[in-house]
Amino acid sequence: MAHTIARPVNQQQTIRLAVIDDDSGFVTVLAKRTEVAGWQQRTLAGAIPLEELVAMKLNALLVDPTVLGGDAWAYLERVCGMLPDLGVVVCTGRSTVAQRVRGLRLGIDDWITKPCHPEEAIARLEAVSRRRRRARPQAEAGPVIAGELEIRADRFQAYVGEVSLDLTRREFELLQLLADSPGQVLEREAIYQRVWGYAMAHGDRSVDVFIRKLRQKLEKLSPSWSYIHTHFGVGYRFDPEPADGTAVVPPSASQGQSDIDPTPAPEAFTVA
Amino acid sequence: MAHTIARPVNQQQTIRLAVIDDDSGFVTVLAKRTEVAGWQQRTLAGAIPLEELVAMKLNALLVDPTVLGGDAWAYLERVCGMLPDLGVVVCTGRSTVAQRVRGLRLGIDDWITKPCHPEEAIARLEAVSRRRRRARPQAEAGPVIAGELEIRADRFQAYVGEVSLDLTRREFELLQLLADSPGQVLEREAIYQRVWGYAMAHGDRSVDVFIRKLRQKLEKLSPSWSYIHTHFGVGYRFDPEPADGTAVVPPSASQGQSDIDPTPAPEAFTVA
DNA sequence: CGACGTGTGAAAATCCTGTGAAAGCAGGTA
DNA sequence: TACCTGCTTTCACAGGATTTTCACACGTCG
Repeated sequence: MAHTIARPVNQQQTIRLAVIDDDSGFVTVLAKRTEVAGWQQRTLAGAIPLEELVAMKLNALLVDPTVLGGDAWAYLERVCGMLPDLGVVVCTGRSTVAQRVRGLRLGIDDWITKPCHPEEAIARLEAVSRRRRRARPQAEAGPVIAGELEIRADRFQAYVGEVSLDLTRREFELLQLLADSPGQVLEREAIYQRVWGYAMAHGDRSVDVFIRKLRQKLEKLSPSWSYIHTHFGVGYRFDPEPADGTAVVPPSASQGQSDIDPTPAPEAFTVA
Repeated sequence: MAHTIARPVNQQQTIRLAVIDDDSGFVTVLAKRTEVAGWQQRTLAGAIPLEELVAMKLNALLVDPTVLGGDAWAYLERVCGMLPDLGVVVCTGRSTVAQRVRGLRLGIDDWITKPCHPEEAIARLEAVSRRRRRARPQAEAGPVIAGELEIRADRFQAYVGEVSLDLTRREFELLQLLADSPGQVLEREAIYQRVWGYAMAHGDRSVDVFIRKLRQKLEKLSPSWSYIHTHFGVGYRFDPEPADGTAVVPPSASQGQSDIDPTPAPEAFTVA
């Protein structure tokens, strides 16, 4: 055996990135690129409480320590200690070897020097979270709750109460993808691209078929809720709501999206 | 090192490093420093067969691609694909952003530019191979009990009552891995990667074969329990349950991070 | 009222796993 | 060295499970 196969399967899982930097130009360019790549990016103004960072379930953090102020290193050390799965990349202007070594020893994963090309920053963030992900294979991953539904990534399965939905792998991945961005309308092409891993051929109905299967299984075990909504001409939206149609925006709105509101989903398109 | 640095003691494991570079001065200095740090370093003259690299059980690899010749990148890609746990750092002279991005995308973990301070190279190598924080080895001296099964890591063997299952080394390692995360579905690739130590080639059925052997031996001595469950299209799950199908292990949340609160998954993570 | 996008059921094509057995290896023995 | 022995890897095939494809009914939109 040995050699053979160059497996292209770069399972590009969506990366959650937070950026702490005040160079708005850089941040903007970065945001544009990461969005294309399907990452979820968020910009932070400065140091925020550790609990909030934890709650964000990030994969990667890009930070310019000067924005953090004087105790930047103490802060970053705590971050690294607290979140062993988080890839931390420091991006800074001029720096000495000693500083860099100290930073890396603290737990920083990579250190880039400004000015730096956004593409390289992205590549390094990617590399860093690739490594982090491998280090701890899906350890945490608390179950996601949506309506009566409980999605457990560690079991590749969803449950209503104790009963399994008996999802196949594809069904599960689709559900997981949808449930990962509740309230967001995802286009078919995007869904296909992310679940199947390659571009959707024109006229392919696979997504529709799997949506149907999901709906059937959901309906069977949780008939009083509707989870997946169709947006004509666009795609689908995951939003658990009781049968009577009352939208239940869970109090989870607590800290999630403080800055930008989650796409107010043009109700004109909504199909009950 | 004379001036000791307050480093997080958590991962003081000795690192096995291989260096592929012809800058003898640099290599020598590096060797001196790593030796003080207690690393095991080995210098290679150039590309060597993948099998040999695998056999070295390295943690980190520092390489100057110019020493590898023309197909350096193809080689490194294969190395990274084969050994996902190996930290690979490229150290090269002048390079373009595009080159660096390409390298990082191939699987390289970090890229340093010469001339570089050895201390920084070491810090980066360390950062790149910093991962297994779990002191698994003999920490849990107590035998693991699962159903009628008793797994004794100290003997590399499992028993039902006083009778040994007569597991071979691989069989035992596989069983131990599975039993280490009861209730979790482990993918074949992950299993292979952790038991065999390198990436699974496409189409390799070794895992299946060993699962069968395990099942046979388990069935023979503990016929009234079923331990290993298949998840179609995914992998296997270890979950001891009596023949009648009653699950015994309550869905205890993963015990991994005690500190991380099972936060109700604040899902809305808006794309900025 | 069309044109087009979506829901549906079922057949067809694929892929996945269990299995038995042969071939390849490494280590010990005569 | 030649041989034996137990372990690991590789192969080929059968039976199922899953995924894809198709044709058609139905809804939505302009």
